[in-house]
Amino acid sequence: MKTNSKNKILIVDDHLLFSQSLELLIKSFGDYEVTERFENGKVFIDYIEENKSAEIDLILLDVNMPVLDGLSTMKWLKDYRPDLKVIALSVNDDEEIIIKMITNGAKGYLLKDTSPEIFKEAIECVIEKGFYFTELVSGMLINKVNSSDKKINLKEKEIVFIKHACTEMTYKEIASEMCLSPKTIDGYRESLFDKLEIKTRIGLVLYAIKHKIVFV
Amino acid sequence: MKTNSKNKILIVDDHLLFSQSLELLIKSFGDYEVTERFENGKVFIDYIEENKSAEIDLILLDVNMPVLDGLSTMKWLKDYRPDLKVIALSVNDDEEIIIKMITNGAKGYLLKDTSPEIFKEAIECVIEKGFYFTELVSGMLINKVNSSDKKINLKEKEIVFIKHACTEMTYKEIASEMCLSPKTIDGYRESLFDKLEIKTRIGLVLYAIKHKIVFV
DNA sequence: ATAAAAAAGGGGATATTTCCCCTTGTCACA
DNA sequence: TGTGACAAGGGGAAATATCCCCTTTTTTAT
Repeated sequence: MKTNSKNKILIVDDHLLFSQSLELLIKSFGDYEVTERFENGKVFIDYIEENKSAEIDLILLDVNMPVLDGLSTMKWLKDYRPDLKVIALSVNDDEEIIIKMITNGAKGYLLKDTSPEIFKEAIECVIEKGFYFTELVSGMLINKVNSSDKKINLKEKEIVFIKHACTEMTYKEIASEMCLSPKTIDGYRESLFDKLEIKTRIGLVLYAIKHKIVFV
Repeated sequence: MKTNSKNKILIVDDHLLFSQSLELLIKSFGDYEVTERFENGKVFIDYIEENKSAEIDLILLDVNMPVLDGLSTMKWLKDYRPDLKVIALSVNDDEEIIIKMITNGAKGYLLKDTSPEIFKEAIECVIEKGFYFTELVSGMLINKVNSSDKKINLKEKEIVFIKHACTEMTYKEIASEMCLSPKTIDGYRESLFDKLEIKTRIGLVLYAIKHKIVFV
């Protein structure tokens, strides 16, 4: 017989301490084994591509990782391996990212302060029923479908501009930094003020920080 | 015999999944046992106060926790139980907080993405030699002693002004809000730009957020 | 194929921010 | 009793930011 009866779980998490100890916890549940661990989305995807027929019952995917983050990895899986089941793990309960992970195919979303009991339940549930959502997440999903989500989608150049606007540079300096005319920058600014319903550069800075476009 | 020979470790971390699995990892090292786990500084301190003679060889203290955070807990330990050895654990490498944890008595500071090997080494080192610092942390310490940390102390009115400056109000509006002449506000602004070594209101906003004068 | 957006840029005006140098009164303190 | 620090306020100018209305070119969608 080629395979044993234990469910095969993969962990993708850059926190080595966490992923290694999580493996021990999972092993202690009895019915599961951790067959591989990866420290970011990149090396995980490399593995998936080179082992197309590997048996995988569940993937535990950290959201915050260097190199290739959880969301990007999730998007890749959605395109190339929608058959794989993923539970997203994260320390934060940012609605934006939770919704995105789920709309990109995550079957569950757990905060890292989840109790081991709930964690075990979630693993069992996803492997058996195909999904597991906590009240927190369900609440968000309901919220989302009920709210006219005029979602702001910022283009790459706008993001770059915003990052620069969150410094002490003048618009003229930003323009030369981005190799654009000051007037173009002025256009970006006006369009953003409009989109984000703000009136000043200060408002833009506050928005950027609140929405984690820039970090302080 | 009342005690066994294993080193007794306490874990203080709100991420149950992390702390429970960390316990398994520590157990796997062989020479250690985790005698208690706490989900925040408050319940940890309650325990310490009620069990003054408990044998404790090492405390693993998470920095980011609800109710009572790692730094506050560290300060309490400094005052009441400086004999206890602590390794701070955190996901971020913010210099500010690292320095504060160490100046308040932490014997080590590990990022949560530390490898289990280094982690084991750190535990052994702190219990035996009394301290363990990674290169990252040593670098910061050296940095700190070499830089004259002129600490800024802000007056109440300045704080109020800063809070207002972190909104979309103009200085004129701020002045009327604070019942002061716009020229006085201009004076506050200039004096702050000077003190904080910034050149624009954007810089002031970034400073305010970084130093938690305003929250986003 | 063509109309509608979007991206890049411009003119010109007004409001706000930033800067430098100044006056007046108050309060501590040596 | 003077002196120096400091809070409050001012004049005036230059630099920036904000606003509104415009053209050209490229993309996108139907």
